[in-house]
Amino acid sequence: MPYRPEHKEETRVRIIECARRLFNRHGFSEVSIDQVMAEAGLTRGGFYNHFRNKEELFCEAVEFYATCDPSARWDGVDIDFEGERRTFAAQMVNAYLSRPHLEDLDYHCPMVALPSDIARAGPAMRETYQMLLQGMIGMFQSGVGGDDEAARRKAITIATLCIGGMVMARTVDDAGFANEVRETARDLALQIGAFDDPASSRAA
Amino acid sequence: MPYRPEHKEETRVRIIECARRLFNRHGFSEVSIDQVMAEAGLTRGGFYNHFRNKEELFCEAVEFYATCDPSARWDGVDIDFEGERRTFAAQMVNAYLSRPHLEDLDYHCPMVALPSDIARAGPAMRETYQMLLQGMIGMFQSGVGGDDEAARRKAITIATLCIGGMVMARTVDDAGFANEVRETARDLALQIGAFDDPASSRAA
DNA sequence: TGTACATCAGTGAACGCGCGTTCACTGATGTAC
DNA sequence: TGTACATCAGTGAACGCGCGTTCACTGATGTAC
Repeated sequence: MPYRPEHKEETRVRIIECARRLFNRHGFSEVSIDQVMAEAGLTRGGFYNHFRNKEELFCEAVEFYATCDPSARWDGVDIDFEGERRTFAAQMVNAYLSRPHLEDLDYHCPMVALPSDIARAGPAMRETYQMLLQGMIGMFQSGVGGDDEAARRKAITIATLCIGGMVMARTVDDAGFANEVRETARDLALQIGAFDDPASSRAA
Repeated sequence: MPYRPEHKEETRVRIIECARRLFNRHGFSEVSIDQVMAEAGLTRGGFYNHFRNKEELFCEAVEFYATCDPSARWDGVDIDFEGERRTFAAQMVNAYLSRPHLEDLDYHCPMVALPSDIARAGPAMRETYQMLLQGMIGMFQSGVGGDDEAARRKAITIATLCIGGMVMARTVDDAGFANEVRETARDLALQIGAFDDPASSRAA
């Protein structure tokens, strides 16, 4: 048996991580398999030992984002993973709509970095994306508290403000305008979640 | 003088309109100059009589969207262009977050169809986009009424919900989920605008 | 411990193809006479 | 009214290039003896 059993899997993961970063920054069509493999310290030929085609890699790359250690993302943002759900959800809103997240092109959430690329991708990608999105909404809902319709609507609204605010802010050159959009979205998302004031539960 | 003076301009506009539709549906990188020219009933060689390069065409195409007759867009949506500003803004929210707009891939707002393509484009594109976005926010602000900070924040929030809701809905395969997101965003946007109830002006 | 071997992760040349762009040309057009 | 002409919008072959993908191979590796 040549190579350790884990060897191939480690290479595969390294390729996916490189692909994730390059796709995030430049988009699906703009990144070539050659570039990804070179970034991973490999040559193009080996690619098809690991993946059926480029789209499969794209799918794996987006899926991989969810498995990344979130404490490593958005450098400088404090998140207390041990805190209660409400606190955690509030911190996630703050982190998502933070300036570090806006500026860290390598670690943008895929929904922010790749919305139109994902919309044009195949069914496998759409399914992965939908899973990510439902996970995000579920997390906000557990932060809002409650499993009724109203809580779900609040969670959806918070997710919409997070994604919409970041998508808009990222596309704009004027840093002041970008901050205005980002902070407006953040403030309303926090207000709707009533994360600041546990007693209140109006809005949305 | 060969050809009528308007002849070239008409051809140029025809190319831009074809490009706008193809880009909207498939994205910047996925559409070739050959395809655009063929769609306009021309051959590739003539392209550079009209545009410096592909990116200039992309820019013109996005800009062109703003000049399209909005009453022709989102077929089946009623908009009263003669109504007062508040009514108009409310109708725009309804139209933007409507099912016809979600399903009409040819006439998606570019912010919905091309967010990541625009984010990766050059400065000229970013400027055009920013103009579109400020126009949208300004329209909502005049609908909300008031030129103070609070009115602007409301308008930004409404735009964020419009764009975020549509970007999310478009990326998802499950039609029920897409509608849930779209309608949740729409209801809150209308509520924040207080378009339903002119007396009220809370929220946001 | 040392060696011969089977495995298969990784190599790199090659494939056909379509891309953005250039350019010498062609031929439909409105004008001048 | 008819014809010769200058213009320039549009043509299509050609350019170099990089793409996704294939495939015969190579050589580093862990194992068997």
